[in-house]
Amino acid sequence: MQIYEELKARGLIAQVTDEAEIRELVNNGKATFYIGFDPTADSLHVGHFMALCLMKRLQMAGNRPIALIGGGTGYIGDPSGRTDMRSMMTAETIQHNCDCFKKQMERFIEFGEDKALMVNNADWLLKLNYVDLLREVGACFSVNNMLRAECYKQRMEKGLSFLEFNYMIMQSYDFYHMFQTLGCNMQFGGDDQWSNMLGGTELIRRKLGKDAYAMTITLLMNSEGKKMGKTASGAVWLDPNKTSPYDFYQYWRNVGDADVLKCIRMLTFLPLEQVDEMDSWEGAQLNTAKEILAYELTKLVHGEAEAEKAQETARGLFAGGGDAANMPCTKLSRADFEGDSIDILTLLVKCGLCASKGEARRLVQQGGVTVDGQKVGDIEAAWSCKDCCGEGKVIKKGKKVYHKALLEE
RNA sequence: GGGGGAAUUCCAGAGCGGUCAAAUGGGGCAGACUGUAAAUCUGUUGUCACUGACUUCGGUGGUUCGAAUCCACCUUCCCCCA
Repeated sequence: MQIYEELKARGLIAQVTDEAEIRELVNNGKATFYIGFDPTADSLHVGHFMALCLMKRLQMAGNRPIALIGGGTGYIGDPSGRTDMRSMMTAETIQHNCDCFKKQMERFIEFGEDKALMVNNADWLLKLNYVDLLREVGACFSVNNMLRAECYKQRMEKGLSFLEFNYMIMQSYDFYHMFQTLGCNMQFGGDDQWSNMLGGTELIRRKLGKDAYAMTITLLMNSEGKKMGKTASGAVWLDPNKTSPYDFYQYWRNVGDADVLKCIRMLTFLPLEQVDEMDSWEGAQLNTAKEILAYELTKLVHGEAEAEKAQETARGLFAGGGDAANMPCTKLSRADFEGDSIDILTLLVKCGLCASKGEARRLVQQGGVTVDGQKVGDIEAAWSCKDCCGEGKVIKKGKKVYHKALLEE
């Protein structure tokens, strides 16, 4: 099966400008394509991960990837799919984020001569002169068309500033620029980027009279139509300091039944035949599929050793008995103890399991806390220093959150 | 440039000068049921020394015994006209 067909079978392709032409280019390794990453945070997240995987797949098929970091577009902010304006980032923040991105990407994609390229659009965008730019490309954009673009729809109701309105022009300019300087003939991106990407192909056609192509990746949605890779407390990050490998593993281990296969297909590199076999699984058997998904992804992002650890920890905790060595752990100090003891409420707050004592109190009263396998229902419960030494205390909050508190002397 | 309206807790959105830590919905958290799933039902959801006290309703002042509620100014946003 060729690469284009595989991408299609995995459900990764959402929209394309010219299917026949793109298939031809991609399958024969003739595409030089770029994907843009906006440095809005200091770590990549799951959405970026899909894009990185796509780059990798295409690179393996002989195509040349360009990772474009939006150091320049970061000054403007993409309004697509947002209901409010982004807060403006300072130059330092943008630079810091770009650096972080670069480091993380290097783990997935091979950069170098005749391999993947990494460029930053700050290098050309920041040099642009307003009037020159208007004269150069301004005539190629129809405001009428832009206003119709899907990416501005939501914002048309709430209000869209001129600043953000220009995002599409900047992105189009990137494509135009790289088409000429790097021979970049294709752009990939999230499906929410479709109109921005069309802006680019359109600009190239008008200015240069040549064809360039665009293809979008299906956004990973769960069965409820929400973007995946988000939790209540924010995105699922690839940076182990922001989302630990264990939490990362657990996120995928807990996806809904309806979403497992889709995730495996889209995110992992498991051969399609193997995935197709899993298609017939149902009921509790899907738990195995979830384990595979979680393991595979953790392995891709954090490496095999971390994946093993996360899996063992999870199995140990949930199947009972097993070792608790790798669960998240908070180290206590003598100062945390009042006299010789620490009470349950303080302990929960110290471990970050509860935001306040009030919350901890409720949790305990509602029977949501277990320590060392014993349910704790008394808010007065307390332990001494000695209790917390050695193996420490294993606290279980609710059904799934395990945490260890340890006093080291 | 002119006119009008809005800002409330994680979000949306009620809120009569005292009975307002503030309706309702969503989300979150927990309990029951389960398969570490979904659905459902129940409880809970400002902080603390939790029968009590304290700090909140864009900001700053003011009126009042008493202000989320009234007044002034400021800030931000939206709408209409140009």
